[in-house]
Amino acid sequence: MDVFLRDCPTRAVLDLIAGKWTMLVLVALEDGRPMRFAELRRRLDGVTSKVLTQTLRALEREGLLTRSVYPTVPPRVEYRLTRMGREVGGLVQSITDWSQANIAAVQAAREEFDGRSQHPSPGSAS
Amino acid sequence: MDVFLRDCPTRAVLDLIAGKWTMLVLVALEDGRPMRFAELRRRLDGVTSKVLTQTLRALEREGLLTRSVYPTVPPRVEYRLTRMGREVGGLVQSITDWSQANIAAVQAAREEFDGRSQHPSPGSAS
DNA sequence: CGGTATCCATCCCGATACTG
DNA sequence: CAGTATCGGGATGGATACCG
Repeated sequence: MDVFLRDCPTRAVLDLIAGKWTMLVLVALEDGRPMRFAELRRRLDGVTSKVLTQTLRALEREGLLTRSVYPTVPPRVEYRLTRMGREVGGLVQSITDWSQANIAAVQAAREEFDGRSQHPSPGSAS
Repeated sequence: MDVFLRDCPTRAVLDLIAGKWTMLVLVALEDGRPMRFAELRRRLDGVTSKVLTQTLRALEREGLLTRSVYPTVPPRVEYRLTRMGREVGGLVQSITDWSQANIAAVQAAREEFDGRSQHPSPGSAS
């Protein structure tokens, strides 16, 4: 049982989270409140129906969320995290929280790194 | 400052973490012990030199790790997390820990989901 | 409303070979 | 040892159109 091994099943969980929208879905639903499809799509700025569906299906398959269909007209579909999903969601949220708190330092590091990359040689300037 | 917005800079951090090998690098270095290039490559089963280099450069650029070159023969290069890197590394590790603890339940959910997908109709079985 | 179907760009990643 | 160079494939994600 070692995440670092190529075929360790735990890697599948990391691969799932690595999806472009997965973390945002988990955070959006982390408070336990169910959300409808269109509501999620509006919240996740830039996501398309197709990709959102793929993301939700993948999370449902891993047992992290449930999909409830109410056969009304118009149809109503709600998504909510399972207990496992809320656990992972909380952990992911701590990462997004960190990002928001430290984004300035990250951006500063980025600019300094990019600046250094341009120097042909440090002593050549006047 | 909203991660859900398409152009929010905090999204860059999520995109970084979404890299296939990023989380594993962070976990490998999370205890603060520096590691050499070859040591990391051995630890991350399946990674190639090129991709490992890309991953490390990206993390360095965001200010999450430092690269130290000792001009000896043969060359010695050490990577270690910065304070910010250790912070994120700790959060990421909590996710890998969760994966290891819950992988059985995840696999069970996966099999049940895949099973259900095959039923043409639930009542047709003998 | 809540999706699918189809097509397509892209880009990440991997294999291989080579260098200081 | 610690990379870089080059090439290429395959999956992921996006745009558009359409359906129950």
